[in-house]
Amino acid sequence: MVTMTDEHDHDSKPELPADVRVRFCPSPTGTPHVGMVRTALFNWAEARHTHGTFVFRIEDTDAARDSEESYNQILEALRWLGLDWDEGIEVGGPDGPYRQSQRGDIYRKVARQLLDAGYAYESYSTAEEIEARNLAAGRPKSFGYDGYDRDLTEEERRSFRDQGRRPAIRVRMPDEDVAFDDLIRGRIEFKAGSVPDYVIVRPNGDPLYTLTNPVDDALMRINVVLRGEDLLSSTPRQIVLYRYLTELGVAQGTPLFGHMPYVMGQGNKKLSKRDPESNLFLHRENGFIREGLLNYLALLGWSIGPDRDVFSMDEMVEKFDIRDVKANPAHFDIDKAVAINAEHIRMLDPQDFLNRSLPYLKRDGAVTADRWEELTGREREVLTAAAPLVQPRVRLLGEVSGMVGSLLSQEDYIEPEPDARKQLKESAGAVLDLAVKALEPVGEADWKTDNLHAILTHALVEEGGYKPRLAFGPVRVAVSGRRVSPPLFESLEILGKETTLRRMQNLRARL
RNA sequence: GCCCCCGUCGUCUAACGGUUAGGACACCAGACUUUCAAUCUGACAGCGAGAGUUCGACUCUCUCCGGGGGUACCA
Repeated sequence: MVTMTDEHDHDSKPELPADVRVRFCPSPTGTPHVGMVRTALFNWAEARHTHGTFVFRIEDTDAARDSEESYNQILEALRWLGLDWDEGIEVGGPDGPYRQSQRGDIYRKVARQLLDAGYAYESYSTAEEIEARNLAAGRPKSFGYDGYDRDLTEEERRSFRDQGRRPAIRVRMPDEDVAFDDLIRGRIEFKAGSVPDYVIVRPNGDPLYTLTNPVDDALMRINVVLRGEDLLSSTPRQIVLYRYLTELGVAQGTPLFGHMPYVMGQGNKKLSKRDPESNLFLHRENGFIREGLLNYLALLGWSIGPDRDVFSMDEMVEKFDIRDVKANPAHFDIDKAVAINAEHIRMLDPQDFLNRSLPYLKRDGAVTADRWEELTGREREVLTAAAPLVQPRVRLLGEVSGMVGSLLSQEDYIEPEPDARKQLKESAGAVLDLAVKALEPVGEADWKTDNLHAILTHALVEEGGYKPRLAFGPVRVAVSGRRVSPPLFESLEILGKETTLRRMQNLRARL
Protein backbone atom coordinates (compact mmCIF):
# COMPACT_ATOMS: atom_id res chain seq x y z
CA MET A 1 0.00 0.00 0.00
CA VAL A 2 1.56 3.20 1.13
CA THR A 3 5.03 3.36 2.51
CA MET A 4 5.18 5.82 5.31
CA THR A 5 8.61 7.27 5.40
CA ASP A 6 9.10 9.31 8.50
CA GLU A 7 11.26 12.27 7.72
CA HIS A 8 11.38 13.40 11.29
CA ASP A 9 12.34 11.47 14.31
CA HIS A 10 9.92 12.10 17.06
CA ASP A 11 12.41 11.65 19.88
CA SER A 12 10.41 10.62 22.90
CA LYS A 13 7.07 10.51 21.10
CA PRO A 14 5.46 7.09 20.96
CA GLU A 15 4.99 5.10 17.77
CA LEU A 16 1.51 5.06 16.32
CA PRO A 17 -0.41 1.78 16.21
CA ALA A 18 -0.60 0.00 12.88
CA ASP A 19 -4.36 0.46 12.66
CA VAL A 20 -5.05 3.95 13.90
CA ARG A 21 -8.56 4.51 15.23
CA VAL A 22 -9.28 8.11 16.14
CA ARG A 23 -12.51 9.83 16.96
CA PHE A 24 -14.21 13.16 17.14
CA CYS A 25 -16.74 13.33 19.93
CA PRO A 26 -18.15 16.80 20.54
CA SER A 27 -20.88 17.71 22.95
CA PRO A 28 -23.77 19.37 21.17
CA THR A 29 -23.73 22.60 23.12
CA GLY A 30 -23.94 25.77 21.12
CA THR A 31 -22.91 26.57 17.59
CA PRO A 32 -19.79 24.93 16.12
CA HIS A 33 -16.64 26.87 16.85
CA VAL A 34 -13.28 26.95 15.15
CA GLY A 35 -11.43 25.23 17.98
CA MET A 36 -13.77 22.30 17.61
CA VAL A 37 -13.21 22.27 13.87
CA ARG A 38 -9.47 22.24 14.37
CA THR A 39 -9.81 19.22 16.64
CA ALA A 40 -11.95 17.45 14.06
CA LEU A 41 -9.53 18.36 11.30
CA PHE A 42 -6.47 16.97 13.04
CA ASN A 43 -8.24 13.75 13.93
CA TRP A 44 -9.49 13.42 10.38
CA ALA A 45 -6.07 14.16 8.90
CA GLU A 46 -4.39 11.65 11.16
CA ALA A 47 -6.91 8.98 10.18
CA ARG A 48 -6.55 9.70 6.48
CA HIS A 49 -2.79 9.93 6.60
CA THR A 50 -2.43 6.57 8.30
CA HIS A 51 -5.30 4.98 6.37
CA GLY A 52 -6.91 4.44 9.72
CA THR A 53 -10.47 4.85 10.91
CA PHE A 54 -12.23 8.05 11.88
CA VAL A 55 -15.15 7.58 14.26
CA PHE A 56 -17.71 10.30 14.90
CA ARG A 57 -19.68 10.11 18.11
CA ILE A 58 -21.84 12.59 19.99
CA GLU A 59 -21.42 13.06 23.73
CA ASP A 60 -24.83 14.28 24.79
CA THR A 61 -24.88 13.24 28.41
CA ASP A 62 -25.62 16.68 29.75
CA ALA A 63 -29.33 17.06 29.11
CA ALA A 64 -29.33 20.54 30.59
CA ARG A 65 -26.91 21.96 28.05
CA ASP A 66 -27.22 19.76 24.99
CA SER A 67 -29.54 20.62 22.14
CA GLU A 68 -30.79 18.98 18.98
CA GLU A 69 -30.14 22.19 17.11
CA SER A 70 -26.49 22.07 18.05
CA TYR A 71 -26.32 18.41 17.06
CA ASN A 72 -27.64 19.25 13.59
CA GLN A 73 -25.24 22.14 13.27
CA ILE A 74 -22.26 19.97 14.06
CA LEU A 75 -23.31 17.50 11.40
CA GLU A 76 -23.79 20.28 8.92
CA ALA A 77 -20.40 21.72 9.80
CA LEU A 78 -18.52 18.49 9.19
CA ARG A 79 -20.34 17.94 5.93
CA TRP A 80 -19.72 21.45 4.72
CA LEU A 81 -16.05 21.11 5.57
CA GLY A 82 -15.80 17.74 3.87
CA LEU A 83 -14.45 16.02 6.96
CA ASP A 84 -15.95 12.60 6.37
CA TRP A 85 -16.03 9.79 8.90
CA ASP A 86 -15.94 6.02 8.60
CA GLU A 87 -18.02 4.96 11.54
CA GLY A 88 -20.51 6.77 13.71
CA ILE A 89 -23.40 9.17 13.46
CA GLU A 90 -25.70 8.40 10.53
CA VAL A 91 -23.20 6.13 8.76
CA GLY A 92 -23.41 3.52 11.50
CA GLY A 93 -20.79 0.95 12.39
CA PRO A 94 -20.16 -2.05 14.61
CA ASP A 95 -20.18 -0.20 17.92
CA GLY A 96 -23.36 1.88 17.80
CA PRO A 97 -25.40 3.63 18.80
CA TYR A 98 -23.11 6.63 18.49
CA ARG A 99 -25.04 9.05 20.64
CA GLN A 100 -24.27 8.67 24.30
CA SER A 101 -27.81 9.57 25.24
CA GLN A 102 -28.77 6.22 23.73
CA ARG A 103 -26.14 4.19 25.54
CA GLY A 104 -27.35 4.43 29.11
CA ASP A 105 -27.56 0.67 29.63
CA ILE A 106 -23.93 0.25 28.69
CA TYR A 107 -22.75 2.82 31.22
CA ARG A 108 -24.96 1.42 33.97
CA LYS A 109 -23.53 -2.02 33.39
CA VAL A 110 -19.93 -0.86 33.43
CA ALA A 111 -20.51 1.25 36.53
CA ARG A 112 -21.91 -1.85 38.24
CA GLN A 113 -18.82 -3.86 37.26
CA LEU A 114 -16.53 -1.14 38.57
CA LEU A 115 -18.43 -1.09 41.83
CA ASP A 116 -18.41 -4.85 42.22
CA ALA A 117 -14.70 -5.04 41.59
CA GLY A 118 -14.00 -2.34 44.16
CA TYR A 119 -12.50 0.01 41.59
CA ALA A 120 -15.29 2.43 42.36
CA TYR A 121 -17.38 3.08 45.43
CA GLU A 122 -20.53 4.77 46.60
CA SER A 123 -20.02 8.28 47.86
CA TYR A 124 -22.67 9.98 49.96
CA SER A 125 -20.81 13.19 50.73
CA THR A 126 -22.39 16.38 49.50
CA ALA A 127 -20.31 19.25 48.16
CA GLU A 128 -21.08 21.23 51.30
CA GLU A 129 -19.91 18.44 53.57
CA ILE A 130 -16.69 18.03 51.65
CA GLU A 131 -15.94 21.72 51.81
CA ALA A 132 -16.75 21.86 55.50
CA ARG A 133 -14.38 18.99 56.22
CA ASN A 134 -11.61 20.62 54.19
CA LEU A 135 -12.08 23.88 56.07
CA ALA A 136 -12.10 22.12 59.43
CA ALA A 137 -8.88 20.31 58.54
CA GLY A 138 -7.19 23.53 57.48
CA ARG A 139 -7.12 22.56 53.81
CA PRO A 140 -7.90 25.07 51.08
CA LYS A 141 -11.50 25.08 49.93
CA SER A 142 -10.41 24.02 46.47
CA PHE A 143 -8.65 20.97 47.86
CA GLY A 144 -11.32 18.78 46.38
CA TYR A 145 -12.79 15.53 47.51
CA ASP A 146 -11.11 14.08 50.59
CA GLY A 147 -11.81 10.37 50.19
CA TYR A 148 -14.24 10.33 53.10
CA ASP A 149 -16.48 7.59 51.69
CA ARG A 150 -13.73 5.32 50.45
CA ASP A 151 -14.12 2.66 53.05
CA LEU A 152 -17.65 3.03 54.27
CA THR A 153 -19.01 -0.11 55.90
CA GLU A 154 -22.24 -1.68 54.79
CA GLU A 155 -23.88 -0.32 57.94
CA GLU A 156 -22.76 3.20 57.25
CA ARG A 157 -24.02 3.03 53.72
CA ARG A 158 -27.36 1.69 54.86
CA SER A 159 -27.64 4.46 57.38
CA PHE A 160 -27.07 7.07 54.65
CA ARG A 161 -29.66 5.42 52.47
CA ASP A 162 -32.10 5.37 55.35
CA GLN A 163 -31.71 9.14 55.54
CA GLY A 164 -32.95 9.18 51.96
CA ARG A 165 -29.54 9.90 50.46
CA ARG A 166 -28.49 8.52 47.12
CA PRO A 167 -24.82 7.91 46.38
CA ALA A 168 -22.68 9.23 43.61
CA ILE A 169 -20.18 6.71 42.31
CA ARG A 170 -16.52 7.61 42.56
CA VAL A 171 -13.46 5.98 41.07
CA ARG A 172 -10.74 5.03 43.51
CA MET A 173 -7.47 6.69 42.54
CA PRO A 174 -4.34 4.76 43.52
CA ASP A 175 -1.72 6.62 45.53
CA GLU A 176 0.97 6.62 42.90
CA ASP A 177 2.42 8.80 40.15
CA VAL A 178 0.74 8.53 36.77
CA ALA A 179 2.77 9.14 33.64
CA PHE A 180 2.20 8.87 29.93
CA ASP A 181 3.84 9.85 26.68
CA ASP A 182 1.80 12.52 24.97
CA LEU A 183 1.94 12.45 21.18
CA ILE A 184 2.34 16.20 21.09
CA ARG A 185 4.06 17.02 24.36
CA GLY A 186 6.21 14.04 25.15
CA ARG A 187 6.38 12.60 28.62
CA ILE A 188 4.01 14.02 31.21
CA GLU A 189 3.99 12.96 34.83
CA PHE A 190 1.41 13.67 37.47
CA LYS A 191 2.40 13.39 41.10
CA ALA A 192 0.64 10.92 43.32
CA GLY A 193 -2.17 12.45 45.31
CA SER A 194 -2.83 15.27 42.89
CA VAL A 195 -5.99 13.71 41.52
CA PRO A 196 -8.81 13.04 43.98
CA ASP A 197 -11.32 10.24 43.62
CA TYR A 198 -13.78 11.52 41.04
CA VAL A 199 -17.44 11.04 40.28
CA ILE A 200 -18.51 8.95 37.31
CA VAL A 201 -22.23 8.58 38.05
CA ARG A 202 -24.48 11.16 39.62
CA PRO A 203 -26.71 10.27 42.58
CA ASN A 204 -29.66 10.32 40.19
CA GLY A 205 -27.99 7.68 38.06
CA ASP A 206 -26.82 9.89 35.20
CA PRO A 207 -23.41 8.81 33.94
CA LEU A 208 -20.87 11.59 33.49
CA TYR A 209 -18.36 12.33 30.79
CA THR A 210 -15.69 10.93 33.09
CA LEU A 211 -17.22 7.50 32.58
CA THR A 212 -18.88 7.66 29.21
CA ASN A 213 -15.93 9.00 27.29
CA PRO A 214 -13.38 6.33 28.27
CA VAL A 215 -15.97 3.55 28.13
CA ASP A 216 -17.02 4.45 24.62
CA ASP A 217 -13.46 4.94 23.46
CA ALA A 218 -12.70 1.50 24.85
CA LEU A 219 -15.71 -0.17 23.26
CA MET A 220 -15.07 1.55 19.94
CA ARG A 221 -11.46 0.44 20.15
CA ILE A 222 -10.13 3.97 19.87
CA ASN A 223 -6.38 3.74 20.19
CA VAL A 224 -5.36 7.33 19.57
CA VAL A 225 -7.11 10.09 21.48
CA LEU A 226 -6.49 13.52 20.01
CA ARG A 227 -8.25 16.23 21.98
CA GLY A 228 -7.91 19.69 23.41
CA GLU A 229 -5.40 20.76 26.00
CA ASP A 230 -8.28 21.45 28.36
CA LEU A 231 -8.57 17.71 28.90
CA LEU A 232 -4.91 17.26 29.70
CA SER A 233 -5.29 17.39 33.43
CA SER A 234 -8.05 14.81 33.37
CA THR A 235 -5.81 12.31 31.64
CA PRO A 236 -4.33 10.63 34.72
CA ARG A 237 -7.74 9.74 36.06
CA GLN A 238 -8.71 8.38 32.67
CA ILE A 239 -5.59 6.30 32.50
CA VAL A 240 -6.44 4.81 35.86
CA LEU A 241 -9.95 4.08 34.69
CA TYR A 242 -8.55 2.43 31.57
CA ARG A 243 -6.51 0.14 33.75
CA TYR A 244 -9.64 -0.89 35.62
CA LEU A 245 -11.61 -1.30 32.41
CA THR A 246 -8.86 -3.43 30.99
CA GLU A 247 -8.91 -5.62 34.12
CA LEU A 248 -12.63 -6.02 33.65
CA GLY A 249 -12.23 -6.90 30.00
CA VAL A 250 -14.13 -3.84 28.83
CA ALA A 251 -11.04 -2.18 27.36
CA GLN A 252 -8.13 -3.71 25.52
CA GLY A 253 -5.57 -1.36 26.93
CA THR A 254 -4.96 2.34 27.22
CA PRO A 255 -4.98 4.53 24.11
CA LEU A 256 -2.28 6.98 23.14
CA PHE A 257 -3.07 10.59 23.93
CA GLY A 258 -2.25 13.79 22.10
CA HIS A 259 -3.33 17.10 23.57
CA MET A 260 -3.73 19.89 21.08
CA PRO A 261 -2.95 23.46 22.08
CA TYR A 262 -5.68 26.00 22.60
CA VAL A 263 -6.90 28.32 19.91
CA MET A 264 -6.63 31.74 21.48
CA GLY A 265 -8.69 34.84 20.91
CA GLN A 266 -8.07 38.42 21.92
CA GLY A 267 -5.48 38.91 24.62
CA ASN A 268 -4.29 35.74 26.23
CA LYS A 269 -7.71 34.19 26.46
CA LYS A 270 -8.89 30.98 24.97
CA LEU A 271 -11.23 31.69 22.07
CA SER A 272 -14.62 31.47 23.73
CA LYS A 273 -17.96 30.54 22.31
CA ARG A 274 -19.06 34.12 22.88
CA ASP A 275 -16.34 35.43 20.63
CA PRO A 276 -17.74 36.01 17.12
CA GLU A 277 -14.44 34.91 15.63
CA SER A 278 -15.05 31.46 17.04
CA ASN A 279 -18.29 30.97 15.13
CA LEU A 280 -17.77 28.67 12.18
CA PHE A 281 -20.98 29.58 10.41
CA LEU A 282 -20.30 33.27 10.76
CA HIS A 283 -17.09 32.73 8.83
CA ARG A 284 -19.03 30.83 6.23
CA GLU A 285 -21.55 33.64 5.95
CA ASN A 286 -18.75 36.09 5.45
CA GLY A 287 -17.54 34.02 2.56
CA PHE A 288 -14.83 31.69 3.76
CA ILE A 289 -14.59 28.63 1.57
CA ARG A 290 -13.84 25.32 3.20
CA GLU A 291 -10.41 25.03 1.63
CA GLY A 292 -9.35 28.39 3.00
CA LEU A 293 -10.69 27.95 6.48
CA LEU A 294 -9.33 24.44 6.86
CA ASN A 295 -5.94 25.49 5.54
CA TYR A 296 -5.80 28.34 8.01
CA LEU A 297 -6.88 26.20 10.92
CA ALA A 298 -4.25 23.62 10.03
CA LEU A 299 -1.64 26.34 10.41
CA LEU A 300 -2.58 26.73 14.05
CA GLY A 301 -0.07 24.36 15.53
CA TRP A 302 1.07 22.57 12.42
CA SER A 303 3.24 23.39 9.44
CA ILE A 304 3.44 21.50 6.18
CA GLY A 305 7.06 22.49 5.74
CA PRO A 306 9.42 25.44 5.64
CA ASP A 307 8.45 28.48 3.58
CA ARG A 308 5.01 27.18 2.74
CA ASP A 309 1.57 27.89 4.12
CA VAL A 310 -0.96 27.46 1.34
CA PHE A 311 -1.90 23.86 0.65
CA SER A 312 -4.80 21.56 -0.15
CA MET A 313 -6.31 18.99 2.15
CA ASP A 314 -4.82 16.27 -0.04
CA GLU A 315 -1.40 17.70 0.59
CA MET A 316 -2.12 17.99 4.28
CA VAL A 317 -3.24 14.36 4.48
CA GLU A 318 -0.08 13.29 2.74
CA LYS A 319 2.17 15.06 5.24
CA PHE A 320 0.25 15.20 8.47
CA ASP A 321 1.63 13.57 11.59
CA ILE A 322 0.14 14.47 14.93
CA ARG A 323 3.60 14.23 16.45
CA ASP A 324 4.67 17.29 14.46
CA VAL A 325 2.01 19.46 16.04
CA LYS A 326 3.36 22.19 18.30
CA ALA A 327 2.35 22.28 21.93
CA ASN A 328 2.00 26.01 22.38
CA PRO A 329 -1.30 27.87 22.02
CA ALA A 330 -1.95 29.79 18.81
CA HIS A 331 -3.89 32.98 18.32
CA PHE A 332 -6.64 33.04 15.75
CA ASP A 333 -5.63 35.81 13.35
CA ILE A 334 -8.58 36.74 11.17
CA ASP A 335 -6.41 38.79 8.80
CA LYS A 336 -4.20 35.86 7.97
CA ALA A 337 -7.21 33.58 7.73
CA VAL A 338 -8.75 35.92 5.18
CA ALA A 339 -5.49 36.14 3.24
CA ILE A 340 -5.25 32.36 3.07
CA ASN A 341 -8.88 32.19 1.99
CA ALA A 342 -8.17 34.67 -0.80
CA GLU A 343 -5.43 32.40 -2.11
CA HIS A 344 -7.83 29.49 -2.25
CA ILE A 345 -10.53 31.53 -3.94
CA ARG A 346 -8.06 32.44 -6.66
CA MET A 347 -7.23 28.80 -7.20
CA LEU A 348 -10.85 27.89 -7.84
CA ASP A 349 -11.95 26.97 -11.32
CA PRO A 350 -13.90 30.04 -12.57
CA GLN A 351 -17.17 28.19 -12.92
CA ASP A 352 -16.72 26.67 -9.47
CA PHE A 353 -16.02 30.14 -8.15
CA LEU A 354 -19.28 31.33 -9.70
CA ASN A 355 -21.31 28.42 -8.39
CA ARG A 356 -20.03 28.95 -4.90
CA SER A 357 -20.69 32.68 -5.11
CA LEU A 358 -24.31 32.24 -6.11
CA PRO A 359 -25.73 31.70 -2.62
CA TYR A 360 -24.11 34.95 -1.56
CA LEU A 361 -25.34 36.79 -4.65
CA LYS A 362 -28.82 35.45 -4.10
CA ARG A 363 -28.73 36.39 -0.45
CA ASP A 364 -27.72 39.92 -1.36
CA GLY A 365 -30.40 40.22 -3.99
CA ALA A 366 -27.94 40.57 -6.85
CA VAL A 367 -29.24 37.57 -8.69
CA THR A 368 -32.53 35.68 -9.04
CA ALA A 369 -31.45 32.16 -8.05
CA ASP A 370 -28.68 30.41 -6.16
CA ARG A 371 -28.24 27.69 -8.76
CA TRP A 372 -26.53 28.25 -12.08
CA GLU A 373 -29.18 26.41 -14.09
CA GLU A 374 -31.91 28.61 -12.69
CA LEU A 375 -30.26 31.89 -13.58
CA THR A 376 -31.48 34.04 -16.47
CA GLY A 377 -29.42 34.03 -19.64
CA ARG A 378 -28.30 37.57 -19.03
CA GLU A 379 -27.18 36.78 -15.49
CA ARG A 380 -25.13 33.88 -16.70
CA GLU A 381 -23.63 36.00 -19.44
CA VAL A 382 -22.67 38.84 -17.13
CA LEU A 383 -21.30 36.53 -14.46
CA THR A 384 -19.23 34.56 -16.92
CA ALA A 385 -17.72 37.75 -18.26
CA ALA A 386 -17.16 39.19 -14.81
CA ALA A 387 -15.75 36.11 -13.09
CA PRO A 388 -12.14 36.52 -14.18
CA LEU A 389 -12.23 40.17 -13.20
CA VAL A 390 -13.73 39.56 -9.80
CA GLN A 391 -12.15 36.32 -8.69
CA PRO A 392 -8.64 37.71 -8.15
CA ARG A 393 -9.84 40.68 -6.19
CA VAL A 394 -12.13 39.23 -3.54
CA ARG A 395 -10.88 37.62 -0.38
CA LEU A 396 -14.23 36.38 0.81
CA LEU A 397 -17.20 35.23 -1.26
CA GLY A 398 -19.30 37.73 0.64
CA GLU A 399 -17.49 40.45 -1.30
CA VAL A 400 -18.63 39.20 -4.68
CA SER A 401 -22.02 40.89 -4.60
CA GLY A 402 -20.46 44.28 -4.11
CA MET A 403 -18.15 43.69 -7.02
CA VAL A 404 -20.63 42.45 -9.59
CA GLY A 405 -23.84 43.92 -8.26
CA SER A 406 -23.63 46.99 -10.45
CA LEU A 407 -22.95 44.85 -13.52
CA LEU A 408 -25.87 42.54 -12.85
CA SER A 409 -28.21 45.38 -12.13
CA GLN A 410 -29.93 47.10 -15.03
CA GLU A 411 -30.76 50.20 -13.05
CA ASP A 412 -30.20 53.48 -14.81
CA TYR A 413 -28.77 55.06 -11.71
CA ILE A 414 -26.52 53.73 -8.98
CA GLU A 415 -26.47 55.68 -5.76
CA PRO A 416 -22.80 56.12 -4.90
CA GLU A 417 -21.62 54.69 -1.61
CA PRO A 418 -20.32 57.33 0.82
CA ASP A 419 -16.63 56.62 0.28
CA ALA A 420 -17.20 56.61 -3.46
CA ARG A 421 -18.99 59.95 -3.33
CA LYS A 422 -15.99 61.40 -1.57
CA GLN A 423 -13.93 60.58 -4.65
CA LEU A 424 -15.99 62.99 -6.72
CA LYS A 425 -14.24 66.32 -7.10
CA GLU A 426 -15.62 69.54 -8.51
CA SER A 427 -14.54 68.52 -11.96
CA ALA A 428 -16.71 65.41 -11.89
CA GLY A 429 -19.59 67.00 -13.74
CA ALA A 430 -17.47 68.31 -16.54
CA VAL A 431 -15.69 64.98 -16.80
CA LEU A 432 -18.95 63.09 -17.10
CA ASP A 433 -20.18 65.48 -19.77
CA LEU A 434 -17.04 64.89 -21.76
CA ALA A 435 -17.26 61.15 -21.32
CA VAL A 436 -20.87 60.99 -22.45
CA LYS A 437 -20.10 63.11 -25.45
CA ALA A 438 -17.16 60.92 -26.40
CA LEU A 439 -19.07 57.65 -25.97
CA GLU A 440 -22.37 58.57 -27.60
CA PRO A 441 -21.12 58.08 -31.16
CA VAL A 442 -19.63 54.67 -30.44
CA GLY A 443 -21.52 51.90 -32.22
CA GLU A 444 -22.62 48.76 -30.40
CA ALA A 445 -20.11 46.75 -32.40
CA ASP A 446 -17.26 48.96 -31.23
CA TRP A 447 -18.30 48.87 -27.59
CA LYS A 448 -15.23 46.92 -26.57
CA THR A 449 -12.83 47.26 -23.69
CA ASP A 450 -9.78 48.34 -25.69
CA ASN A 451 -11.70 50.77 -27.80
CA LEU A 452 -13.47 52.30 -24.81
CA HIS A 453 -10.15 52.65 -23.06
CA ALA A 454 -8.67 54.45 -26.07
CA ILE A 455 -11.64 56.74 -26.56
CA LEU A 456 -11.92 57.83 -22.96
CA THR A 457 -8.20 58.28 -22.52
CA HIS A 458 -8.15 60.45 -25.58
CA ALA A 459 -11.18 62.52 -24.65
CA LEU A 460 -10.57 62.95 -20.94
CA VAL A 461 -6.83 62.77 -20.45
CA GLU A 462 -5.27 63.87 -23.67
CA GLU A 463 -7.82 66.43 -24.80
CA GLY A 464 -9.58 67.16 -21.54
CA GLY A 465 -6.32 67.52 -19.69
CA TYR A 466 -7.51 65.64 -16.61
CA LYS A 467 -5.20 63.42 -14.63
CA PRO A 468 -6.21 59.77 -14.94
CA ARG A 469 -7.43 59.70 -11.37
CA LEU A 470 -9.76 62.64 -11.92
CA ALA A 471 -10.76 61.43 -15.35
CA PHE A 472 -11.76 57.88 -14.59
CA GLY A 473 -12.90 58.24 -11.02
CA PRO A 474 -16.27 59.80 -11.85
CA VAL A 475 -16.86 57.26 -14.62
CA ARG A 476 -16.23 54.46 -12.18
CA VAL A 477 -18.52 55.92 -9.55
CA ALA A 478 -21.25 56.48 -12.13
CA VAL A 479 -21.31 52.91 -13.35
CA SER A 480 -20.49 51.07 -10.14
CA GLY A 481 -21.37 53.41 -7.32
CA ARG A 482 -18.24 52.23 -5.58
CA ARG A 483 -14.68 53.23 -4.97
CA VAL A 484 -13.52 49.67 -5.55
CA SER A 485 -14.79 47.85 -8.60
CA PRO A 486 -13.73 45.44 -11.29
CA PRO A 487 -11.55 46.96 -14.02
CA LEU A 488 -13.33 49.92 -15.48
CA PHE A 489 -13.38 49.40 -19.24
CA GLU A 490 -14.21 45.73 -18.97
CA SER A 491 -17.10 46.80 -16.77
CA LEU A 492 -18.34 49.26 -19.38
CA GLU A 493 -18.27 46.59 -22.02
CA ILE A 494 -20.21 44.14 -19.87
CA LEU A 495 -22.72 46.80 -18.91
CA GLY A 496 -23.37 47.86 -22.49
CA LYS A 497 -23.68 51.25 -24.07
CA GLU A 498 -27.18 52.23 -23.02
CA THR A 499 -26.88 51.53 -19.34
CA THR A 500 -23.43 53.03 -19.18
CA LEU A 501 -24.55 56.30 -20.72
CA ARG A 502 -27.70 56.55 -18.63
CA ARG A 503 -25.81 55.99 -15.42
CA MET A 504 -23.32 58.68 -16.32
CA GLN A 505 -26.05 61.11 -17.27
CA ASN A 506 -28.03 60.39 -14.16
CA LEU A 507 -25.10 60.84 -11.84
CA ARG A 508 -24.25 64.05 -13.71
CA ALA A 509 -27.78 65.31 -13.13
CA ARG A 510 -27.56 64.69 -9.42
CA LEU A 511 -24.23 66.29 -8.68
C1' G B 1 -2.34 26.54 48.15
C1' C B 2 -1.61 22.01 45.13
C1' C B 3 -1.16 19.70 40.11
C1' C B 4 -0.18 20.27 34.90
C1' C B 5 1.00 22.75 30.25
C1' C B 6 3.37 26.62 27.36
C1' G B 7 7.49 30.52 26.10
C1' U B 8 11.47 32.19 18.24
C1' C B 9 9.58 38.91 14.79
C1' G B 10 2.90 42.23 16.71
C1' U B 11 0.60 37.22 14.92
C1' C B 12 1.23 31.94 12.74
C1' U B 13 5.51 29.28 12.07
C1' A B 14 10.89 27.02 10.08
C1' A B 15 15.24 25.53 12.72
C1' C B 16 16.13 19.14 15.53
C1' G B 17 24.16 21.21 18.46
C1' G B 18 27.48 24.66 13.70
C1' U B 19 22.42 29.36 9.09
C1' U B 20 23.84 36.57 8.17
C1' A B 21 17.84 32.77 12.85
C1' G B 22 14.21 31.49 7.04
C1' G B 23 8.97 32.11 5.34
C1' A B 24 3.83 33.89 5.78
C1' C B 25 0.07 37.56 7.62
C1' A B 26 -0.12 42.52 9.26
C1' C B 27 2.45 47.21 8.89
C1' C B 28 5.67 50.88 6.16
C1' A B 29 8.12 52.50 1.49
C1' G B 30 8.63 51.99 -3.76
C1' A B 31 7.38 49.94 -8.81
C1' C B 32 3.29 48.88 -12.02
C1' U B 33 -1.60 50.84 -12.88
C1' U B 34 -7.87 53.63 -15.06
C1' U B 35 -9.62 53.02 -8.93
C1' C B 36 -9.22 49.06 -5.62
C1' A B 37 -7.09 44.57 -5.64
C1' A B 38 -3.48 41.40 -7.53
C1' U B 39 1.70 41.27 -8.72
C1' C B 40 6.93 42.63 -8.00
C1' U B 41 10.88 45.03 -4.99
C1' G B 42 12.57 46.71 -0.46
C1' A B 43 12.26 48.02 4.87
C1' C B 44 10.84 47.08 9.93
C1' A B 45 10.73 43.28 13.48
C1' G B 46 12.23 37.67 17.26
C1' C B 47 15.26 33.22 20.18
C1' G B 48 11.67 35.78 28.12
C1' A B 49 16.15 36.00 31.84
C1' G B 50 20.26 33.66 34.20
C1' A B 51 23.38 29.64 35.10
C1' G B 52 25.29 24.87 33.42
C1' U B 53 26.77 20.88 29.60
C1' U B 54 29.68 21.50 25.00
C1' C B 55 34.99 23.36 20.81
C1' G B 56 30.07 25.35 19.67
C1' A B 57 23.59 26.33 21.94
C1' C B 58 17.01 28.72 19.65
C1' U B 59 18.04 23.61 19.97
C1' C B 60 20.17 19.57 25.94
C1' U B 61 19.82 20.34 31.78
C1' C B 62 18.48 23.41 35.98
C1' U B 63 16.59 27.86 38.26
C1' C B 64 13.87 32.10 37.82
C1' C B 65 10.30 35.14 35.32
C1' G B 66 6.01 35.48 32.43
C1' G B 67 1.38 33.38 30.34
C1' G B 68 -2.41 29.60 30.47
C1' G B 69 -5.31 25.43 32.26
C1' G B 70 -7.09 22.18 36.12
C1' U B 71 -8.32 21.57 41.19
C1' A B 72 -17.05 20.13 39.55
C1' C B 73 -22.32 15.54 40.83
C1' C B 74 -19.37 20.54 32.91
C1' A B 75 -17.00 18.66 28.83
